Amino acid sequence: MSYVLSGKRTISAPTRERVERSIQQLGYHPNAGARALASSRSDIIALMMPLRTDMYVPVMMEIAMAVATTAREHGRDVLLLTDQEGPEAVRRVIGSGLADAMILMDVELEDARLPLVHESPRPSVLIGLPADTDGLTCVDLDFVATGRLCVDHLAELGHQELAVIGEAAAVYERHTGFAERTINGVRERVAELGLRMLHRPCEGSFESMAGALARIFDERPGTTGIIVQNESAVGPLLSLLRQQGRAVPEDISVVAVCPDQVATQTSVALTSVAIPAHEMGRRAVELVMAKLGAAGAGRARAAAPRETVVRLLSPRLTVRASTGHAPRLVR
Amino acid sequence: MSYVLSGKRTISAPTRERVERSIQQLGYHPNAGARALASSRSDIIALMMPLRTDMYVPVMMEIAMAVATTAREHGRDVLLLTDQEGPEAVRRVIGSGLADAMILMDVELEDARLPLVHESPRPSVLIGLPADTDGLTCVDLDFVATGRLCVDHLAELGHQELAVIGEAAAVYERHTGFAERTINGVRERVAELGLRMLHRPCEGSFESMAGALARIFDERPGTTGIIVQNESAVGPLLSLLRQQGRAVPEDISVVAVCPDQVATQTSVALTSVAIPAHEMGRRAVELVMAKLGAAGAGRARAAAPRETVVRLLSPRLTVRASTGHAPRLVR
DNA sequence: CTGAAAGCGCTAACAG
DNA sequence: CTGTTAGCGCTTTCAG
Repeated sequence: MSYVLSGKRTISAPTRERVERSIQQLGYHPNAGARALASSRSDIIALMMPLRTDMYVPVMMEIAMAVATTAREHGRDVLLLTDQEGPEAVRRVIGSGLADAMILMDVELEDARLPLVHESPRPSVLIGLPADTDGLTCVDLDFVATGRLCVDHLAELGHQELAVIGEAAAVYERHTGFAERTINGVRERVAELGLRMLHRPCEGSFESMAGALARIFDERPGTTGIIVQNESAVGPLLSLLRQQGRAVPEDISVVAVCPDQVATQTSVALTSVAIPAHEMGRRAVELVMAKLGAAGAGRARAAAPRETVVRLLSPRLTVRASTGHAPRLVR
Repeated sequence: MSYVLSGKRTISAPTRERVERSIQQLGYHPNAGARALASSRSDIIALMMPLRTDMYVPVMMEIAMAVATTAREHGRDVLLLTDQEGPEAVRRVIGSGLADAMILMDVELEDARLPLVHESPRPSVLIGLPADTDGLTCVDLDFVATGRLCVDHLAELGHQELAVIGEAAAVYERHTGFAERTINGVRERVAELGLRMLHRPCEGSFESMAGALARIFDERPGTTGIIVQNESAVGPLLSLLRQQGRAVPEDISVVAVCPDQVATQTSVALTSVAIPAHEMGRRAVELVMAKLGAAGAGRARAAAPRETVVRLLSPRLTVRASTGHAPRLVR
């Protein structure tokens, strides 16, 4: 029991002073490896990010940063993993004791990492919702509520015919869940309010957006409200609408689901539902810490109680310049 | 010398088989802490990222991903640090033996972390160039050459009056170096070729861009070539030019310094010099590995030879749809 | 309240 | 080529 003992034992003032002076003088740094070996905790949290850099990059980045800073506030470090290594990375990192816990980003509905998470002796937290959340701890934005919220806002302004411009088709095929959930929320609320809607996936490119818009106004010329959930489509959308002589918000109202930074940097500041990336990262770490604490509390470190925790963050809509009253029906 | 011994010793077939079978059966995982303690290497590389999420986010992300995947290919893991902890993070991580080496991103001209890097007993690699590179190992895009390259391209097309739309003023004030270096390259080449140029910083917003453009065409109505170095300004720039009735590339040619993804997602595909984020990350790891190897080679692990290595990546310009011959002087 | 001692699971050096 | 052994620097338990 050499030194300061991290306050686990009561220490008298003189001893503590003596020790702390020596620490200063010798430039002492406790050795991480030795500490990990003796205590069987590394004080490291692994964060597994998607390698794919084609979607929501700023959001991913912000989550990672929030995880890193929050972890440090709790005295933990973060190990950065990518999914290129495959699901086995979970076993490698946990099995070797390199990390005490894991945070998984970009969780898919049937995620290949889930079996490993279930058999892992260490706590994990998912950012995103898989199909079956049983026994898991998850954080995510409540995308169903997000969809409903967007519809509510447009409905209050008198819009009756809506269109959703979603993520690229590939995103839906990958079953990432969040895209579908938003659409479901929109559908529900549209049905409840007796409105009409159309849904078109869209890549980030101008061509793709041009196509999507053409099909929308072709099938439903009366469309006056658009909900976009696709960061990179926002710029093209606004440019094209302007090019087509459709004024925002006089002719068309636009609600985006995107980070605030994107919403405020466009030509017309966008009414939007923010993606609370920072809070998602922070919450994930806090849930991890809670689970780590709980594990230690159990006398003989009983197997974790296999609790299911799903923390859905409530969406918040910020009204900016891109939404307004529906134009009067001229006819 | 219990097991497979990672091939440091020659092992006979039968023994190896026996051992490997046991490993499989028992689901054995070498303990990271113990290994680190015994070998005094953690096989972890620390990566320190800027917390600031206002600039070049996709580039930062891509670098981080490249570092993570390349590190894994070399059997190393990556510890994610942010600069919120301050420069002391370097000492903490290296001093405790948590990491064997460091990669620092977003290096400023007079970076506060440099003194700690110099006194650190472990190798570091910087991504970016500080003012004084003596004794350091750095990787970066050759921004001076980038500036020259942009000018060359426009000059070949007959453009005589150029304008550079740069990063936000704050970036220059922070002395990150790369912004200045690009401008220097542009200035040099403009002078050599007897052209004229203007330089205006610019935030990412429409308003800021509108202001910058107004001042440019006000002072130099004959400007026909624009060089943009500011990801988030690209969208606004193109929109505003179109709005003002200036056709790209017929009236105005635009060369961007930005990731390829940005260059290809705009309304007019941009002629651009790519920021080789992936390669920067990969090279950084390779330099780290080389230094780690070199350190081990020295008999008594002699203090590193304090070598200076500055690896500047050559810029490559891709011609796309945004540049063309300068319009004939009508007069 | 504080000293002493026993490992944690590995690597590296030493004998065979 | 292979078995044995001595620590690596901490945390934790056991005596005082």
